Amino acid sequence: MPPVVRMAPSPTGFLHIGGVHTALFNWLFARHEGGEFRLRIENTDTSREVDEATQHIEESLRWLGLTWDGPVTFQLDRMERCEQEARRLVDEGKAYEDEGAIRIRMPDEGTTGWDDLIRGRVEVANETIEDLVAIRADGRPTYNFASPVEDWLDGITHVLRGDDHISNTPKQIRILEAFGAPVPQYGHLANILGPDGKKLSKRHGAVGVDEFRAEGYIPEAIVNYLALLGWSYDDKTEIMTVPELIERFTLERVGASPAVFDYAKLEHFNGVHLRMLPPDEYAERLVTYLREQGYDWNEQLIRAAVPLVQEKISRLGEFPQFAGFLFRDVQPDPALLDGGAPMLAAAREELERVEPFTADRIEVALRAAADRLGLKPRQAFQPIRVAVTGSKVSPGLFESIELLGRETALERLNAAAGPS
RNA sequence: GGCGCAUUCGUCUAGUGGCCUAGGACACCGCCCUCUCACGGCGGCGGCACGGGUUCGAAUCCCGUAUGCGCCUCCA
Repeated sequence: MPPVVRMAPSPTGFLHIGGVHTALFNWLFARHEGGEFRLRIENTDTSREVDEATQHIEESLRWLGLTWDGPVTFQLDRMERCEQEARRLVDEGKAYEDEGAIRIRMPDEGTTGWDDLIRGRVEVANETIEDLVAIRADGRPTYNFASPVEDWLDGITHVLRGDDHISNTPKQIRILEAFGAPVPQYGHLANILGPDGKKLSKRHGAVGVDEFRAEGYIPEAIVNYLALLGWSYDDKTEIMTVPELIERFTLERVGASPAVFDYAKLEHFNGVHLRMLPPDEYAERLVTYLREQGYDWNEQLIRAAVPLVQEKISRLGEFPQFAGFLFRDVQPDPALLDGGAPMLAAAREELERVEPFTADRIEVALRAAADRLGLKPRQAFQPIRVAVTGSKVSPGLFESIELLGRETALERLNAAAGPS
């Protein structure tokens, strides 16, 4: 029987990277097993802007490629059903009214346990579990009641969630048993921590999917990196495509200890996946990204710049800084041009007559000029780079000059040499 | 405080009693490549939390201690 799993976020706002991690493990499991991955919004707290947040969450999941099966369901829509079920338990003597609320009776002796998919056997003494409120005095179900009711209604077979839910599990198992409903298998994933060992949060830096997107991370890299937090394929393989992850993901290889989120490693993965993209696909992503970020730069030029940057940057967000000189004027720091005047003059002469104006011809011409001046390439090209790109760091010089065009390149060389 | 979970290089991890003089990756350092940056290549630094057992043999099994985290809400 194919498994049915779910992601059940509460619509408080943006999608947290920790939530993505949990969602991803559910999704990979479902896809690997040929099962279903459901999206359920736990919106019992009606006071917040549920609609907007829900759309936001859906949008983030879609962007990441974590597609869900069937319609999105809402806890709110099941309030009545929850109350009905609670009443039924009252009638059966398994629950009772208490100051307007309904409480479920929990056994006082013995233990409640389950074989955790990730941690093995977990047992909890029943005396430590108190009768829990199922329906609040105002009629709304509590999370610990609504959640198992919905798991039951949705036919959830495997519950993979954060380990902060471990102490909820015995309660939920008892509720399901009271209904006579099937009890799903539970697996508790370790949380993702910040560098200080505390649960990853805002103060550690970016945590929202939006933020990673805005910085120019791509879904493939985020998914690949996150998959490796608490799961591994073997002792060597790290870089994997989504299809490979789906094929290889198994619960047996999921670990139980918490992992610290390492931004540096994510960035490395992002660079690798960016370099793996076919150039035209890279161009699509880059153009889309720059549009999202509000740049109105010429699309043809952006596409033409792809070969110059794909090997060089590890986040799309580096593009404006790295290749912005192609789209806007530059203001070189005069100090960086110091001593470069002879080479600048020589470069100007060469670039005036190079034909055709292509990177390889430009390179030949400039190297010859450097040679005549007795300059090493390193010394010769740096002032030109600064004059033309405005920076000490840039894409390949000759390719950059070609893209810039003869006219602009000469203007910049003139401007750099001019005043002095 | 009670209950629960966790514990291999700075970080992510491989490892399920001998294959481990503990492997890989990121980060860091050095060298090479090189028009800068990056990529790539080579090398280096660096770890089984501690203490008891069990065993011919333990990173691997058991017990204890320590540390960290989580829950103990009519929050989710």
